[in-house]
Amino acid sequence: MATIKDVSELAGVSQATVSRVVNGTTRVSHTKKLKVEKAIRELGYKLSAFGRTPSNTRTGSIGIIVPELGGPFYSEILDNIESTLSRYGYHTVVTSGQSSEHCQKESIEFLLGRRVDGLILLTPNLTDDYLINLENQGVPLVVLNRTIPEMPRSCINIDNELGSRSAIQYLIKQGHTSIACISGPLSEADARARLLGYRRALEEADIAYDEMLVCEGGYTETSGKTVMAKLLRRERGFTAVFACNDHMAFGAYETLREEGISVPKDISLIGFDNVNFARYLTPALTTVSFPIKEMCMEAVELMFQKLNKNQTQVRYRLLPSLVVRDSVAEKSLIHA
Amino acid sequence: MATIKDVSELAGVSQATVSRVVNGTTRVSHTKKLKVEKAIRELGYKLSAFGRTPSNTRTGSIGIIVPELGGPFYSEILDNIESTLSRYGYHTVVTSGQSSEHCQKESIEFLLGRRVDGLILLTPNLTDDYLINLENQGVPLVVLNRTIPEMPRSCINIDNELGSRSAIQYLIKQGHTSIACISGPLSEADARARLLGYRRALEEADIAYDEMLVCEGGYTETSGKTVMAKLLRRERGFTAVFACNDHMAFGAYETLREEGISVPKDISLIGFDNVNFARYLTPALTTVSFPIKEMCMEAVELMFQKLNKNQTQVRYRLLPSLVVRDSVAEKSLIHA
DNA sequence: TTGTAGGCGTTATCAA
DNA sequence: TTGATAACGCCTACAA
Repeated sequence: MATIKDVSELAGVSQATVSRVVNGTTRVSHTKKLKVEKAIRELGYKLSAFGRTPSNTRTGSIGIIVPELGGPFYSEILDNIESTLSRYGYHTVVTSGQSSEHCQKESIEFLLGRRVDGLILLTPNLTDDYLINLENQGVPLVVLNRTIPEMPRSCINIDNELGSRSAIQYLIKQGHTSIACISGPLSEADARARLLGYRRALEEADIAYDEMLVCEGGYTETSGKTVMAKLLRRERGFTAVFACNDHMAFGAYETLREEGISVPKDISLIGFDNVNFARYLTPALTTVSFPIKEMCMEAVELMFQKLNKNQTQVRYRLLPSLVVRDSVAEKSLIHA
Repeated sequence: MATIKDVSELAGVSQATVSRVVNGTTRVSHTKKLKVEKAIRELGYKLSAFGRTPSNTRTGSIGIIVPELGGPFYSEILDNIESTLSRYGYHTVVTSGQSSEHCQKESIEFLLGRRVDGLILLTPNLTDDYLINLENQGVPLVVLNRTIPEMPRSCINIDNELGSRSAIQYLIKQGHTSIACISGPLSEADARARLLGYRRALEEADIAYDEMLVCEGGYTETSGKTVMAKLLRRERGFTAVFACNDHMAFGAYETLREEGISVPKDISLIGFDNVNFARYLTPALTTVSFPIKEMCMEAVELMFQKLNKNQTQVRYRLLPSLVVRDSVAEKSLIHA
């Protein structure tokens, strides 16, 4: 790669002059400017970020870490954040945390070493302490999808409990009383919150909690598939299933189809997240809408607030809402 | 952010010693090592990538640019490349090209300025010349999903023509003779190749090409939806539709459903790419499988070949294959 | 084993 | 308008 020195030598001017042409900071004589531009073209010179960088100089880039690059949920988040940031002239650098604590830490160090101005983090596998520590070191941080009591002005989350509670309330209103639950990995706070919402809704309706109806999955399609099969084998006669995210709902749906069980005629199915393809399922999946767009907008807003110290209003807690489609039926219509 | 200088001062040693501890290059006395490690912990010091000498110019990171971060196709590619690279200890830096030439150029410059060791490019909006130029400047390049004659050892592509030809051949074998086509944006080479495959298959079967049956989309769901509606309004009485990617097939499917047209009973539908959710459609989508996994493996392989000058075998042209599911019916079964 | 000095690719500053 | 110089955070010869 050509450097500013190469350009200056070819153009017969000083490096400072080249820098001035590139950045357009000061006036440069027309002749030298042309020479420099010609040299730049010939060498294919590109400005490197690895020059003098006083620590207070902005790079105009924000790092994002997600647990995984694949799957509709995170890719939609990435897409939203990236397009919002780019509208403000910011670059987005995406890195995968590979659903492991080790990788998420490494990704953070990597991005910080590359001088991103701030970090937007979807890192469920990192400890609170690690993130608190990071923030104390002065890194502008926005933490998504979790709530850390010590950093209330840096976390944006949805009310997971409310979301799943409203899902279960809806099922109950449709007459269901025996409702199975495919939970997310309970090592993650949002999975626990979603399970809690399930329990609360049952409590409110005076339905006893039956642990045989609950089974832990891993938020993936495959886990949804196997857990659904497991629940079926327990033969508890449930009429509805709440999958704690849409991925697992897809997996559950597949098992049900393979078993010849019709949704929603035999068993009702409800998901969480309202991923893009939920509506393409037949029957279209009833689910809880995760306000991805809003969350991403707030995240960017919050990041700019931290970067520029302006005092905009940020909503730290967003509300999910039920999306009624066709995968839930009234219990009375189910042929026992 | 703490620097190596801060650490050295707190530990009471030279910067060189800190560097030695961090990188483990030379032996350091146990006492000083402990002091340095303590200082690093206290300051939360993280190595910055800024400040590298030419000898140590490798950063262990590869940049990837995709047209967009959302959607199942590119996110699956990102996921595959990232996990392969990470297995080799490499970091992956992802950036969006936002489906625009300007942004894709900017992304390249951004990543190059950040010293990635190489670039894996999915940049359909960049000109051949730009990429040729880039490679001539010594940037290790792997170009995916296009074929540039001047750089045969840098491009990995699938045989798009073969893929769509086999899709159409299959439709013809099922008795269809009037087949509509929702093409991709014809400004992109792969879209043109897929359309060409459609034409070739018709030719081979002595079916006249009818331009009223072909309509250009934008590879998105929305475009698939509107183009499907447009084709329907033309009333050419086709019995099958070939959507040049699955996204558009999903959109087309939605229009058909809304119009009360049953797939495949009234109209057969076939896609291209075999995106993850294709099998969840009801009827499950018959489509052409894009060998994403293989392509990503070959891409990483090729990148390492360029980086380390080893002589592994790379397949530059991969073959798509038909995946028969339930969205295509024999024409004889269609009630006219 | 340790420290000093020089270099990397830039830009801000100051002098000409 | 232009150029020399110092600074940034790091690494590596070289010297002690």
